[in-house]
Amino acid sequence: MVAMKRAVGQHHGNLRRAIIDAALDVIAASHVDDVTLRAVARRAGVSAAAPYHHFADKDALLAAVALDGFEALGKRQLEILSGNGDAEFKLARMTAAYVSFAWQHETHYRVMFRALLPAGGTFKDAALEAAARDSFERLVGAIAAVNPALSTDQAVARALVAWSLAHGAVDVGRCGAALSAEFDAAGFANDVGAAVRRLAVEPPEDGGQH
Amino acid sequence: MVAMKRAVGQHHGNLRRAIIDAALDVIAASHVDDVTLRAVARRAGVSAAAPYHHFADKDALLAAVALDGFEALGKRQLEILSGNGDAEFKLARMTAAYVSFAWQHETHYRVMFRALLPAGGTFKDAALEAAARDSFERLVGAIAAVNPALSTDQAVARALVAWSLAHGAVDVGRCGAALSAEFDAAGFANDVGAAVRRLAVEPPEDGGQH
DNA sequence: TGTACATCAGTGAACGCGCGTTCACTGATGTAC
DNA sequence: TGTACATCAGTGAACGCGCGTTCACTGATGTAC
Repeated sequence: MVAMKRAVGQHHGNLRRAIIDAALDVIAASHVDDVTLRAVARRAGVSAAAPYHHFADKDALLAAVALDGFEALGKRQLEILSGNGDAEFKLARMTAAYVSFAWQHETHYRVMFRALLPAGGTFKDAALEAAARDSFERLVGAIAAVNPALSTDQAVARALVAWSLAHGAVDVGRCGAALSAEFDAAGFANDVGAAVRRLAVEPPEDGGQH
Repeated sequence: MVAMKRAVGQHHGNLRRAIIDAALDVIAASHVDDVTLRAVARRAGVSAAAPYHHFADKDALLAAVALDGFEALGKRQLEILSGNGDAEFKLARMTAAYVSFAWQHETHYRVMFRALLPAGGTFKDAALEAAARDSFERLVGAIAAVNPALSTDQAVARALVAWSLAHGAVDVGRCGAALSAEFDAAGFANDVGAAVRRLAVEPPEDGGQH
């Protein structure tokens, strides 16, 4: 898919995209820290300097990779939301889609979170922040659809908890698999989905909409 | 606390411990990847080669740091479990202790998980694995105490979900703070605790103890 | 259609850097007699 | 108590490495006339 042959000096069709794809390849086979600009360039079959014509620096490349991930996840969410089924079914599918995305593209998922949470604690990439926010808003919407009695604040609060659950399940699932040979990943994913459902369904203490 | 003066060539009192403390200092001010052996040695006021008299290599040092974290967390858990209060109160305190440990010593916490989840997917350090397992078992016990109708398998399954929740809350809390200025960290932590409580309390579908 | 030229998207060599680790060493400490 | 000696826990210099990034360059492409 990557590293197509090319006469020296010839222009590349769409190197920007090819570099992101190469980064995904490198990432798929790596621990997060092993993702280096040079490894990505190597994988794309291009010199180490070439990426600088498309990205300001390594962080910008990783931000683009992260954005790519949020877009893929967002697309998946939109498919589910615009598909068939009632609100509870859609929430279940969204939860499952999130966890399985993170499990299947683990390093990519970690890059997404790392780009989202730089050292300072504030975002630097507006597009990335917007994509993350959109994704979160869709979760809030899915929960509100399941439980219309919730105020917006309540739906947001529950979405934060649901997000924590799904996010934490990525690492815990890996730990579970390592800690115990008979760890049941599918059962665990199911438990997570059920917990999110219960969380959403629970009536508000004050009846909501104050 | 670290880097005490010493005549050249003189023996250090307990450099092993001093190096771990220096690592914690470096870690407290760092992103996870910035933790280097050399920085730790520098911080301990010792040559870059000195740690090799106490740790096989960098990974072994980080494993020791991770173990230190699990032991601190375990001590906290035992204090709570042996203290006053009913089972629900103790579970609430354990959840709060976990989340606040992770928030207050964030990089340390990340080192713990990183050491626990090496690239391969299987643990390499037996002491570390044992400490992590003990910590998890205490959570299982706390949940079983809250809800005696649960079978062991059911308590384990719920503990995994509760662990995911607390673990995920670390990153999500940081994201929430970054995404929204009026993010209420204390309220969020409270929501997480309440969710864990509800998770534990929920009666088993089949009445448990089959 | 042909030619001149600006622009674009690559190359490859080089930079300085900090890293993990090794090594021969040295001085302080503990022990045997 | 003194002396000889093995061991221990440091030092500092050096190693090779791969990294991110810069730079002058070059050949292909697109455009004006």
